[in-house]
Amino acid sequence: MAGYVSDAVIRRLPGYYRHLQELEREGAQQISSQELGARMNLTASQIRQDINCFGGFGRQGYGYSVPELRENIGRILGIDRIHSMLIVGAGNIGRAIANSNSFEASGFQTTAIFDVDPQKIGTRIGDLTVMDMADIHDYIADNKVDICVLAVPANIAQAVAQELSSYGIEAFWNFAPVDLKLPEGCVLMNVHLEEGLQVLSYRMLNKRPR
Amino acid sequence: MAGYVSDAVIRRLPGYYRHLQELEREGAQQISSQELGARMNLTASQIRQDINCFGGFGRQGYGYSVPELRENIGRILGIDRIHSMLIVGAGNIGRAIANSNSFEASGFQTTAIFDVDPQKIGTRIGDLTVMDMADIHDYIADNKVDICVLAVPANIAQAVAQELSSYGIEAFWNFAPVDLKLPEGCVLMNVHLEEGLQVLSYRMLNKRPR
DNA sequence: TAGATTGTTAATCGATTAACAATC
DNA sequence: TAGATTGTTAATCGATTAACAATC
Repeated sequence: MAGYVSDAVIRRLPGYYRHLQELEREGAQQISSQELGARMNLTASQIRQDINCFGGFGRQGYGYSVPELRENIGRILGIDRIHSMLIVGAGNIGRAIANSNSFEASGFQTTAIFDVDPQKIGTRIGDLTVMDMADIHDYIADNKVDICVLAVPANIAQAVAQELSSYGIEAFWNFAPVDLKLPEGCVLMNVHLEEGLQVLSYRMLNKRPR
Repeated sequence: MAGYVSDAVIRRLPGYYRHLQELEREGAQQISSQELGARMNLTASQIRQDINCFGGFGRQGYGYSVPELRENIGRILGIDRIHSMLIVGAGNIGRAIANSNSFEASGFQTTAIFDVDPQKIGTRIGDLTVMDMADIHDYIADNKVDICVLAVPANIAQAVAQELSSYGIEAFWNFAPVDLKLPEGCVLMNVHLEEGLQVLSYRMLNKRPR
């Protein structure tokens, strides 16, 4: 079934997943595109179109099975498995992610954290010890690493990404405010926090008077 | 000039701003839509369309003045002023933002941080002291607060947002994985970190083989 | 069966790209 | 002036919405 699916659709999948999870917790067995749309502020039509990019998960006259649809979307997203993450940079963001257990809870496990700062190397963050960036090549050679989290200063992010991809890393979760150039075959998700704040600032300035 | 401008355009503005800042640092005086496009992976046409939503900042035959365009976009975004931020929740994310100086550097100053946990209240984070959530109403009454950062658990985020908006807060930077319902006149920027990670997972699974 | 709701095609809407006249 | 590049209109492309036949 699923050929090419547009990015717009993919970016909505986690929202579906989250709402279906909530519904499941509430004990809902079944939901129609109508109801789900009302809940998520989407049209029923869009929901049916989105879901049908991946096949017919619904039943006419009934709607969708909540647990079944949740599971299917989870599988489509690839979050039905464990991903191991290595964090580069033990600054504010790196520490926050390492300490958080919400990613862990959804299968994204932080397995190591690296830094160049001798002051930080050897210190504990949760149940990890900050490792020396000089040892990262060996670490990657010896351990399964699915995703590298780039939590380093902007001016070195490109160089770090390049180094890591030369060690075979192919997925990056980038928090540095730069547009990385990565080799063919790599995948990237940017989290440009400052940019979100700037868009928020625009909205504050341009909201229509109530 | 600027009537309604689509969200797609607004979300590109911070990228323009960042690249123009870099160009300014590199000493560039002038840039054409062609060159900027090559740098940002956008078409020259799109850049000209975007910029012209806000008026003619360029000169035919020359291009755009780098400092002038940067300044104009900054003004459009409303980042030519100081915004004061209050953080609710002194967990991993709250602390990371409070400690970070990168937001500070671009005019988003954290002026207070609140929590309900007696263990956290009174502790220091950077040069702030964690305050008691019970005192937040008084604090907001006495101090200018432009933006509230919601760094609280998902299950209480809606209630906290509601409380804060009843105190007059109108802008929220939300890190909780929920879709907040806010009163008319409020503006919101979500940072759903887990969702980004899930999209990354999808991309890992579906990248075409090289 | 009748009612409900999907899957899917067609229509609409909006965003991006192309083209080119205006002009620095 | 000639060359370059914008501002802006028109064409294209893609995404969302509407409609409805299929079917549970």
